[in-house]
Formats: sequence, structure tokens, C-alpha cells
Amino acid sequence: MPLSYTSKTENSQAENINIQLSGVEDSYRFAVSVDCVIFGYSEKQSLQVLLLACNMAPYDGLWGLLGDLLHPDENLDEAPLRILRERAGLTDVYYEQVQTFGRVDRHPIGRVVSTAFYSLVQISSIPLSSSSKNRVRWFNIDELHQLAFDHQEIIETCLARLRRRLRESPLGFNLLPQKFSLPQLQTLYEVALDITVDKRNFRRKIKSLEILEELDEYQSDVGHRPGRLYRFRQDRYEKLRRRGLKFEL
Amino acid sequence: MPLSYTSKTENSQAENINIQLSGVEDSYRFAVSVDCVIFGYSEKQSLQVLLLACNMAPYDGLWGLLGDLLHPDENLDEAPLRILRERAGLTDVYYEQVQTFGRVDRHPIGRVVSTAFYSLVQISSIPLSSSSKNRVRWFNIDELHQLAFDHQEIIETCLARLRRRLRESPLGFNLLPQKFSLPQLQTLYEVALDITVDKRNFRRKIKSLEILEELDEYQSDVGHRPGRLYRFRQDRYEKLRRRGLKFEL
DNA sequence: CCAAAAGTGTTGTTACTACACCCATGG
DNA sequence: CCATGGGTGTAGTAACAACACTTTTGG
Repeated sequence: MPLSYTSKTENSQAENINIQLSGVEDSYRFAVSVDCVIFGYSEKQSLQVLLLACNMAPYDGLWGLLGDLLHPDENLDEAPLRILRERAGLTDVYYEQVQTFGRVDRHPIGRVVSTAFYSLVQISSIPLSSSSKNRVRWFNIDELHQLAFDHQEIIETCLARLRRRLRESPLGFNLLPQKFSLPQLQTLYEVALDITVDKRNFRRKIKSLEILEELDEYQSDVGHRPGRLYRFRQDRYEKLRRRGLKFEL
Repeated sequence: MPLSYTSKTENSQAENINIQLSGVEDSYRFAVSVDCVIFGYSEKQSLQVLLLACNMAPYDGLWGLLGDLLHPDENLDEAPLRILRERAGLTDVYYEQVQTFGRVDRHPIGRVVSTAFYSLVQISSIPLSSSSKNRVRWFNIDELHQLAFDHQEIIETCLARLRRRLRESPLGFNLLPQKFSLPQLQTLYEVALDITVDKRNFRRKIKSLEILEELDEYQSDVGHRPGRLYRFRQDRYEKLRRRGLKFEL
């Protein structure tokens, strides 16, 4: 059954390491795609996901993730950079590989294995203008009805991963503007993790980590006492981490 | 550039959802492989990994992971079942998908994207007999020198994931025999996580979780007082988990 | 002056750490 | 009887949860 390759190796005993060489025509028939689960956050709503209207049968009219096929000359872990830029005009966003989905029947046009990444952006940073108008939209994570492909499953998996990470790394800052108040930060955690936390305990904890810089600025135009603004300091967090300390909530 | 498919869709506008249809000859050129990082544990040594001698240029003579190409009719997440069975004679092992490695140049014979899984087995359960004699061997996780492909990186990633999981789920039991003593369990954690823990505190904690069944059996043929044996009870752990309680160490 | 959300300390409880001696077996 | 590791309790400390009132702004 196994055939030998003509290129780069004369190995013909094929039950060897890692790759059973069954011939190009058999093995090199997969497409690899990359799907980006782009999470955003806008106050007082819940987490949101950016979706794109699908125009591919049999999923016409359904919404699905932004994604693309991996290019032959492109590293898997760099593909999201291109996709986020090309399809959503996003640069400098946080993203992380989550998992690869490869059910045989997950894609109607052939064997497509898809690696999912999630990324975190501020909703306001996305230019939803121009051509993409009605084709791209933010959805509340709990108003997702029927999505294209296995994108429902992919989003659920990414959401679970995100929640995990939020608890143990200071990722939440990627969802907020650079300057934010502590109540804003707290609400983000409450909304994203679907919990409620005590205001005083939350402030004490987050302050004790010493990863925030207290600014001499305050909110304005809020119909109540304005909150003091803070800024996340990556460098202080790194120092914390080097000391082996955990983040935790 | 984009071509339309003849099957299942008439879509010719190709800048659409998820897949840029650039034609079969462009897109369906990837091979997908599955690499299994098989962790084992034998008392008083550290964690071990099962490796296979590579006989593919340019990696002849190096050791590498057990793996294989994903079959066209095989679900990605089920491939490890086959690979573990075919290549190591293993059935009923715990495994988990970790990450997908897809650097352009990671494989010398072409574009191969590889999804890594780790799995946990008792070393004694592997029949290293027969034909595979000198081709397959256990290695201490810190005696890995130069490995084939990017397998060093894959193992490191899987090891990090395993350690994470060990701390927060009762996975360690998969590395031990069904009946074990508490000191055995403790040593596993100490060796695998490279920490030391206090005997009394460890016992108190693990017992408080109530996921172990205390047996009326003891070790034998040990040159000292024999330890009482316990058995992990999955059902009790599930109950614990349903109450939202965490495992933690 | 009213509504609405920001800000602030203390106390009780629980979980974690540190620590030393006796016990049962095999040789 | 000796060596080896198995088994047990307590006390101090640090982290966490619960809780109510005053302050500042916009309208």
C-alpha cells in the first residue's frame, strides 16, 4: 500500500516514524482552514462575537466565523494575523490557538480540517463601515441561533477556553480601552464569567497584584460620580509572573 | 484566481465565509498528521515518553513521536485510537488533543500539519515485546536529546499541558495501577510536577475530596511497612464536579 | 435635592503551612 | 533488632467572604 516519495527521501520502508507514506494522491488531499473567534465586549451587554454572513451552500443566509484557508506558504500560527487584517481590518490583537476541528463531515465541499483561534478586541476598534456593512455583525454570545458549519461548537470551545484564561491571566484588559475604571473591569469579569463579585473584595484583590497604574484621570459624562481611571501595566505583570505568583480572578 | 467547485455549491463569488475557494489543486494539498505524546510513569524515575526510532531522512537514527497521517475517512479526534492501537498495542487509554503544529518547514517532504495529542498509560501495560523491540523505547522526559522533526517542541507543549491538567483534574490516576497507596500517588505528583509536598497535608487534602475508595488491601513485598491501597472512583469525582468544586492539586 | 454609581475597613471563617514521633514489615 | 518508609494531629498564619455607609457627579 505505501508508496515511496520521489522527493527529498529515498525511504521506501514506510511504516516508519510519524508518517505513513501512502502517496501524494492519498495523503495530500486535505485543506486546512483557520477560523477566528473574535470576542468583543461592550459595557452592560455580554460578551460578543463577530460573525460574517455565509453565502456558501448549504449554509446560505447563516452566520459563521471569519476564516480562510491556510496558504501553502503560511505558518499556521501566523494565519490569524492575515485573516484578522484582511477580513476585519484588525491589527495588533491578542490571539491564541485553541483547538483543531476535524470531523470527516464538517465541511460540505471536502475534507477540511480547521484550526480555531480566539482573539480579543475592543468593539470600538473595529471599523464596521464600508463594504462589509451587512455582511459582518456583532452577536451576543447567548443569542447565537443556528450557525454555519460546526461553528457553534467551535465558539463554545473557544468561549470555555477564554473563560478559563480570564480567571488565571490578565487577559481581560484586551477587551477594555487602555484607560478604564475598576468598576468597568469588575463588570467585565462579572459579565464574561457570569458571576457576581463583591466590590470591595474585588478592588482589594486586583490592587494587591500591583499590575495597574493609577492615573490622575477620571471618567466624565457619566450620570454619577466618575470613577478613577487605571491602566494595565504589562511589565508589572511580567515581574509578578517571574516571581511564580499566580493571577487568579 | 478563485475557481468554483462543481460539487454541492454554485458559489463563484469566493471572498465569502470561511473558505476562499481557490481550487482543489491549490487548497487540498495539505497532509494532516497526528502525533501522540504517550506519557508513562514508573516509580522513582520521572515521567517518561514513548518514542519510536525514525528511519526517514533527514532524521534517520533520531527518535520521534508515534504518529501517522490522518486517514481521509477518519475523524481527527479519533485518529489517536487507531494509532495507539496499531503502533503501541494500546486500548482504553486517556488522551486529549493539545495543539496543532503547522510551521511551513516543519516536515521535509511537504506541507504537513500535525495535531498533537497526549495520552497517559501505565508503563507496565505496554507490550514492548515482539517485533518493535529496538524501535520503541521509553525515555525519561529530561533525557531527550535531539529528536526528529519538531517533536521536541511538541513534547514540551504537551508536558506543559499535562502538568496543568494534573493540578486541576484527577488525571494522575491514569498513570498508576488501579490499586495504589497514598505515598505512591504523592510521589507521582512530586515527580511529575517537580515539587515536594508535605505528607500529612497531602493526605488530608486528597482524602477530603472523597474521590478515593479505601480498600482492605495492602502492599506486599515492600521492604517496610506496607501501605494501604486505594482506588480512584470516577463516579465520586463526577459528583464533586457537579457541585462546582474544584480539584486543585 | 435626588438618583446613581464610586469608593472605603473590619471581622469571622476557612484553607494552607509547618512540624516530629510511633508503627509495621522484610531481611 | 535494624532499616525503611507508612501513618497520624495540632497550632499559627494567610487568604477569602460577608457586610453598610459616605462621597461625588449629572440632571
